[in-house]
This record gives sequence, structure tokens and C-alpha cells, in this order.
Amino acid sequence: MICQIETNNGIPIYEQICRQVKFAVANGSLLVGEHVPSVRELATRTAVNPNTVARAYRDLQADGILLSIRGTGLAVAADALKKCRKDRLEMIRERLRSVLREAMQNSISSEEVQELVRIEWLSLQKERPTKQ
Amino acid sequence: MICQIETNNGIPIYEQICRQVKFAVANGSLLVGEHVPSVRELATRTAVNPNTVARAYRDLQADGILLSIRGTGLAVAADALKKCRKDRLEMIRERLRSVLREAMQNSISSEEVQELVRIEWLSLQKERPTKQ
DNA sequence: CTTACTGTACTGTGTAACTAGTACACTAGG
DNA sequence: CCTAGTGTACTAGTTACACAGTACAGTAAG
Repeated sequence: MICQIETNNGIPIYEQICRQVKFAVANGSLLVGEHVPSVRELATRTAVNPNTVARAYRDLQADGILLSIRGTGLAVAADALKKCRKDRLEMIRERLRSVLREAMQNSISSEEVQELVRIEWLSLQKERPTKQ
Repeated sequence: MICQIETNNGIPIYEQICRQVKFAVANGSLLVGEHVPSVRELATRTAVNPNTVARAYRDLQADGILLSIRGTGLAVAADALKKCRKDRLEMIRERLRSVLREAMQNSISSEEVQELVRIEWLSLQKERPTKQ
């Protein structure tokens, strides 16, 4: 499971981890019953404090995505797939709305936005060619 | 000059104010030489602490957008228009990139994103019909 | 001069996010 | 049993953001 953290994009690290775990489950990168990386491993790999990862995992447990097996690790819950699939676009949608709202408030046209999305998408594709 | 503040969208209030002032200049809602609303007036109008507005105005001065005339107020600098126009889409672009990056990292297709943008844009238009 | 309005500059307070360090209970493997 | 690896739970400290209150210097209008 890959996990890439962006600092200073407004989203707390622990929330980014939550989102990426949910996406991984929705994608099938993380299977139901499979173990998620340990707190300490993910922490060192992403250069983040273990407490921050633990916080994310705690939230995921509260959401019913992960199940704790003491001494062994955390596994993806049985009914997590359905929930993650359902919320898949929802998480992106919320961030997108906020950006679009700002654009609209400032007289950016629909065409300009569409064009911007197209250009930036292509630009990002160049950054990570044939990703996944 | 309108100024609408969103709390809890990840962007600090003082930065939102900065952005909206820059947009207003780029739009022509704020003309060069014109006075910007006073710290206290904008603070009460947006239900924000005066210090937060002052902080935004201080940043705008550092950026060369506003000029201070003690005892009178803050005016839009002569060369602000050029700078604001130049940065007009740039500010939206940065936020958009961050969202698109997350979408791409999680195997959302280009078509899905375009569709999402289209739908959300229409949805926002309904919220504020014939804005401006 | 007086008053009311400007911007500016402080000192606090509170909260959220993150980091740092430590400790404990549990489990698997030797 | 022993060790190393799990999750979990603390305390403490730092930083950023926002709010609250106060104070002061300058300007414009009466």
C-alpha cells in the first residue's frame, strides 16, 4: 500500500492517511481481512510521527474501516469495502466544491474552469507517467 | 466590495481575505487608488476579528497590493492591477492541483473528474442564481 | 481644539495539529 | 521463558490560527 503525504495543503496529516486508506480499500489495493501497515512502519515510511499515524488508525476504527487485533495489528473490516466504495468520490467532491465555489465567486467562467482542469490533469500525468 | 468567508475549509481567514481582495482588484471591483474597507468595517461585516482583517491587510501591503495612508486608510497600489491579473488563475490553480493530485493518486479517471466538475458547477449555480 | 475615524501594535487566551518521549499489555516466534 | 513486534495511552511542548481587549499615533471634519 502506497501512502504519500502532502504537508501544508490544508489537510491534516492524520486525515490524509485516513483518506488514502479508504481509497486503497475502495481500489482493492487493500483487501478485506488484510493487515494494514503497522503504526511504526507507516510512520517511518512517510516520515511522520507515529502518534499521527495512530491517530489516523484510531479514527478509521471509529469509522468501522479497521479492526484491532491486539498484538497482531489492524485488519480491514468485513463491511469496509461497501462503505469505502460509497464514499469514494464523496471525499474528492467536497474539496472540489470548495475550490469551485471560490472560482465562481470571482467570476471565473465554466469554460475557464474546465480548461484549467484539463490542463492541470495533463500536467499531473506528466509528473507521474503510467502511474499504477 | 463583497467578501464572503468560509470557515473550516482549510484556508486561514486572513488568507481568504487576501485572495478576495486580489480577485476584486483583478475584476475591477476595486479600482487602483480606491480605498479598501477599513479594518473595523470589514471585520464587523464579515463577523471576523479586526486583528484577522488587519493581518490580511498587512500581508497585502507586503505584497505591494495595498498602500497605507495613516489616518486615512488603505488604497490599492498603482501597480497592483497587473500583479493581481497575473495571479488571477494561479491561486485557483494551486488548490485545484492539490485536489486533482489526490484524485489521480486514487485511480479516478479523467472522465470522472470532468463529470464531477460539471455536476458540482451546476449545483453551485443553483445555490447562487444569477450571481453578480 | 475636539471628536471620530483611520492603521498599527501590543499582551493575553484558547484550540487544533503535530511532534517527542515514555510506558504498558498483548502476541508470535525462537 | 525471552525477545521483538504489535496497538494503545499517557504527558509535555511547539506552532499556527483566531479571538479578545487595550492602547497609541495620525488624519479629517466639525
